Amino acid sequence: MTESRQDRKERTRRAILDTALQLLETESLGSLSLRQLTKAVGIVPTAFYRHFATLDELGLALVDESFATLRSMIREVRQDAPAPEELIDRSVDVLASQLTAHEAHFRFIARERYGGVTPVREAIGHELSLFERELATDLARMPGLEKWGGEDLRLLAGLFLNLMVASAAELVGARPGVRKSIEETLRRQARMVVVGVVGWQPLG
Amino acid sequence: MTESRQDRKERTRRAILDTALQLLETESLGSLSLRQLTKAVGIVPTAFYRHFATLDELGLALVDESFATLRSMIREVRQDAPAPEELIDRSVDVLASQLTAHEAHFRFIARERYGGVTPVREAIGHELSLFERELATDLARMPGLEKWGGEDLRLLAGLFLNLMVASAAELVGARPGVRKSIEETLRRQARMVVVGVVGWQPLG
DNA sequence: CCTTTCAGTGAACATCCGTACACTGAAACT
DNA sequence: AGTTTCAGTGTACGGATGTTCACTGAAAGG
Repeated sequence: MTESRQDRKERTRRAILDTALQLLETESLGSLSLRQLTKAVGIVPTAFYRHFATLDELGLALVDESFATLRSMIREVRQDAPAPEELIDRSVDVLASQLTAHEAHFRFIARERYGGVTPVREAIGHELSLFERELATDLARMPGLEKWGGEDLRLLAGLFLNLMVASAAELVGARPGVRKSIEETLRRQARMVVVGVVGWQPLG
Repeated sequence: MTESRQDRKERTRRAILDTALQLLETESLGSLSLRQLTKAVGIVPTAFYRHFATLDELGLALVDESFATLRSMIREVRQDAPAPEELIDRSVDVLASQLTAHEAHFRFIARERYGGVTPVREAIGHELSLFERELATDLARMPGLEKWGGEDLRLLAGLFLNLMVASAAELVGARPGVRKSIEETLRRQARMVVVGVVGWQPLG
């Protein structure tokens, strides 16, 4: 019934993270102020320091959280191991559903990836390159790619990752109505990467 | 010898734009303050209003300027009409040199494309979609693509544009030493888009 | 030559900012 | 039961913020 002290602390911490994500819908981390944030959370400004030493540290915590979402996404694709020919469709479906469920995380990554807060920008860059490597090892198991070198796999993973991040950023900013067409564009672009310009059948 | 009144005004306006671009190296538009900017320019805060009604308007002027740079870039590629097989290398060379000359413009586009200032973000999105269409009509003239439909051309243009913007953003944040390798990655990824995963020769 | 225009000035304002400090009160520990 | 820990409070500060207003002085125009 009663709430333990660390439970309560954790709850406040979550409230700070969630409120920040909510405020970052309309602004960027660099322009977020401590007072504005704590007022929205419902605590006094100084209480913030019980949880984070600085706003940058809050940003880094949000990076961790956001990439946890991203990783759970590929895990979901990986676990029901779709056949190669439906892998693209399956991946896009998962992306779309995860994006709806965790829109704020995707927006955060897109907005701060090249944003004005250096440590956060660098942390996102680092996480993305880890993610790219992870994706590359997944791709290495695909039929037809077994004898590709690490370098080539990295190129391809980068290509797909770029496509994914760009589309996610697009989806995040789009009205729900046009989402389907952005999804469709992503699907077809991914297929174009697979068969190449030279193998593409126009009027598809 | 003497300076006309509008010359002087134009000079101050340029100083504001240039100083803003310089300050935006370390922060984003949303966190740029009027007083900080005008102090760096060397004018009094209120003098800013003689040139722009608001900071957002300054941002929109920077969007215009930055895309003028981008357009001059494809114009440069277009005018010496390289052969199809060397088009990728030529384009990457131009991108690299333009990026060195106008680093601040590329950084601005990358940083504010999904940044926290709505009107600027939307203006960049609009300009990018115009740019994509422009690129698509260029591609339509390429051998092998003559009978592609507008939709397919748009897909391909989007693919290349994404690749270009992502690489530019990467290059802008990179130490000069690693630039060459980012360029090389871009070259090879662009080639991979052309021949496709299925046509790619690994160990290349 | 006299008047108008207008880019830039300088003071004043109310408001927000981050942070320091001493505090409270209840949970946790002994 | 008594003591310690510590998440959250409340006040107070010096400084930065955007915007207002009346101003200056030199270029432009008559």
